[in-house]
Amino acid sequence: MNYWLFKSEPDAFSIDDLAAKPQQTEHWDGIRNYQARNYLRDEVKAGDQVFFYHSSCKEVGIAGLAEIVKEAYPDHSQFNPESKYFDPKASPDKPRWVMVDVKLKQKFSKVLPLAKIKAMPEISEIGLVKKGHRLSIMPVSDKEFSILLDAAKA
DNA sequence: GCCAACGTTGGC
DNA sequence: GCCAACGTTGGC
Repeated sequence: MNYWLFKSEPDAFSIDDLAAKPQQTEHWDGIRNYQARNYLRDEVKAGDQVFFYHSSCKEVGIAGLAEIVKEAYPDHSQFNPESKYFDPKASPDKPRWVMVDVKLKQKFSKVLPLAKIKAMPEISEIGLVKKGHRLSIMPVSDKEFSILLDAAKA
């Protein structure tokens, strides 16, 4: 099993929005970065655990835990000219972008703040706190996952 | 709103 | 294929 961290701007889609969905499940669309796309397409598997991270907001940090319930399939927003994620170079027989479905497992009672994560010496190597941390989907190691989960529940 | 750090685009 | 210009991300 793999572990991941997915970023979302809560103004656009927050953990509460996910909680409000039927089955607390939603497709994670709009990924338009090739490296993130490759993770989604090749490595994100059903059952993988996902930290739901809130970015660009008042309380930046990890807000909860979700699980992959459906592996990569074409992101329909790339075909929709009305969508801001429309990609004129993509077509249904040659989709360029994929998405997965995630189901909420747990909303943490408090957001685990980025500042706290940065202050944890065991976590200093996580992609999130290193340079070039702009990927919206990034892998988390087993060790990082358990440390962060403990910290979030504490 | 600022700005640094990236990724992408497009001319050559 | 290089690289400058441009757009975006995201913490503060």
